[in-house]
Amino acid sequence: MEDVFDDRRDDILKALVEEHIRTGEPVSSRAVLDATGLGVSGATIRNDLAALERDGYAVQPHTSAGRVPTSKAYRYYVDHLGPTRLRVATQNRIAGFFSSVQLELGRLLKATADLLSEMTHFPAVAVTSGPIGEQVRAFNVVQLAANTALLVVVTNSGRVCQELVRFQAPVTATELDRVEERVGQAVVGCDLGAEVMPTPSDVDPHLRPVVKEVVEALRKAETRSADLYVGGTHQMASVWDNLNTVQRVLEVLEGEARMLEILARSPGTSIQLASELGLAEDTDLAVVSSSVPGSGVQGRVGVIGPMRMDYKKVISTVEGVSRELGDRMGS
Amino acid sequence: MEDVFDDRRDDILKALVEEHIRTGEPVSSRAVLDATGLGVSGATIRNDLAALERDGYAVQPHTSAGRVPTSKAYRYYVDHLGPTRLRVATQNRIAGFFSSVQLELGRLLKATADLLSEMTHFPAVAVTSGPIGEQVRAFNVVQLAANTALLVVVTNSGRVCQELVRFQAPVTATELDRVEERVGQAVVGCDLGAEVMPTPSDVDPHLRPVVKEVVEALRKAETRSADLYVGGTHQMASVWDNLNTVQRVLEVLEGEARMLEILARSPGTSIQLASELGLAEDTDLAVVSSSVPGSGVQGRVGVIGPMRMDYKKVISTVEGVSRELGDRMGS
DNA sequence: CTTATCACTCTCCATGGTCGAGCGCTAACC
DNA sequence: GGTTAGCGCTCGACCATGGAGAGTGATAAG
Repeated sequence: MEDVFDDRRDDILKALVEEHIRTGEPVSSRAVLDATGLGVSGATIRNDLAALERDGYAVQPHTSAGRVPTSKAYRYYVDHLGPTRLRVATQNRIAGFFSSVQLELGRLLKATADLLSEMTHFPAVAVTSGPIGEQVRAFNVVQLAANTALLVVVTNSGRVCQELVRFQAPVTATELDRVEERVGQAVVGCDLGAEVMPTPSDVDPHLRPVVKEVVEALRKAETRSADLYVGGTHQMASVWDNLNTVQRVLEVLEGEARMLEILARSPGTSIQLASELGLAEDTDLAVVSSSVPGSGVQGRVGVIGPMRMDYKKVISTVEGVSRELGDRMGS
Repeated sequence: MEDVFDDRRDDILKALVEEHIRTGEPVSSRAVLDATGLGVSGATIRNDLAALERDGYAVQPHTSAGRVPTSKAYRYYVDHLGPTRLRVATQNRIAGFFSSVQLELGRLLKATADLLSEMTHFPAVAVTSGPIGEQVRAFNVVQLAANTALLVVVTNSGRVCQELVRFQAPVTATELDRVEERVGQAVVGCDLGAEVMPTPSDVDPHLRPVVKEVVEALRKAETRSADLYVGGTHQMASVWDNLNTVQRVLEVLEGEARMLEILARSPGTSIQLASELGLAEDTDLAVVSSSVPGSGVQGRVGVIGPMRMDYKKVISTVEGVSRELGDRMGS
């Protein structure tokens, strides 16, 4: 599967991708020549390009047009990117943002997505993921009506989970208070997602169903404990010139489950291309995301842009924002 | 300002708008003739159309093309719409949705926006607005770090407000508990937005600054207590055929403040056109929204679509969803 | 394996001509 | 006065044509 390249092939592939990123046009042998500074003739380049095409790294829109790199070429390119460095000015801007912003988790992540979007000019996302490693800090049951209540759980990272509980039979305020206290004792301080007391024995028998319903709701709240924040969607109109692609991107961003799955991948920084996300091969889309380091919440931030983006810049920005966000949340 | 029309002018204007809604093309005198069933000749229609153009109700893309209605024409048209009636099947679908859905306020509104979007095929929004008429049901201060805490307020309608508090000096857990209890006593059961106790006299003097900071945060939480939920943005790609318009719509949807302002208008149902929202006159955009009736939260739901939409259908759907949502929240 | 050369292919764009839709105008009509 | 019939005019949509330019692939020689 893995094709082996000599140095020149490698240079040419790199130039092909970079020129295409720069211009958006099919890349001619001449352009590759100028970009690489290779001391060979156009014909040689053309031979190599033809070989690359045979191997699936490039296509021609038509005979006698230049080459356009395929996803495979982009994949190779990003896999062989050198290390990236964040420009100091950019770094400062990010640090400035996080030192001045004063928001609770949800709004902080939304603001982070907005920042990332503004800096990269692509739509951006931020998520908190999974209940791993979080502890319950506060637990409340708030009665809304005779037979409905709202469960509110706050974790040590500042995440607030809500869940509606509907009781089979009406419950009085005092009864509910007792249930709240009893369940609260059991869960506050514990890990989120830990097994909650199986049998509440020391409670009025006729309140047992209520406790059970509350505990069930709590478990439900825990399982769906991942929030997605999206920012800068309006950037799309200048990023893609094609309504179909815009629609696909909007669908991805709106499909919360799908987006969370995309972002649930490996720790560290990852680059995923449309074809690797189960999208149509020809969808011009790449997701660059990075996990937020640090003790607390498992989170991830990223951007969603076209395949032809300035990866070095974007990667360093995403990682920079991610790092600073981690520092911020750790404090 | 208000032009006076005889019956025929009125019919023609109505036909002009409806034909344009139907086809999206400039409307010819012939098309008006067929649509109205008026027993007059084309020349007469043309005279009237020319008059309408003079009065600013229509424009020609070029000499010898049909007429396209202007915003002014649409405004006139929607102001003179007859009463709308919801189809029974649609009504049932809405009722079915609300009787089966089991979510807390935030997710309920998100789901409502999604429903509305799916039914109308336009992007949809739902908001809770202002603190008017809401009472505080629960009040919590959750410590996140030595000098930071999270304020969580739950209202009787099930809305959860959060606000981060950063203290000047570190605070111990027991101290914070006392502050929580003290402030809680003062605000639970009171109207949200009511003046909160000006001077806490019966509290340790060295805790006073902490109380003050908590109260300040509480007030801040109250003032920004309006949440915006958006659904079905991916519909945009099939609604508008123009990236610029899509971008403008995305900007409107993302500009939370702007969107809330748009939706903060008069009670009942309203239709607002781009030109009336401070957007470029030529932006093809209309917002149909309706306030959620009922005792509880002041809310509003709506859709954002092109000017040429089937207003009767959309209005009845928006109102239907709004009504059912009101019923649901009232219970 | 690399290079120079050349014919070939394909897109892009400007040109020009035809067609038809749909208007405005004018003069006649009720 | 409002309404009508008729006619000429205008303009965009569509299509075929052809030339220019870009860039390739192939071939044959170094």
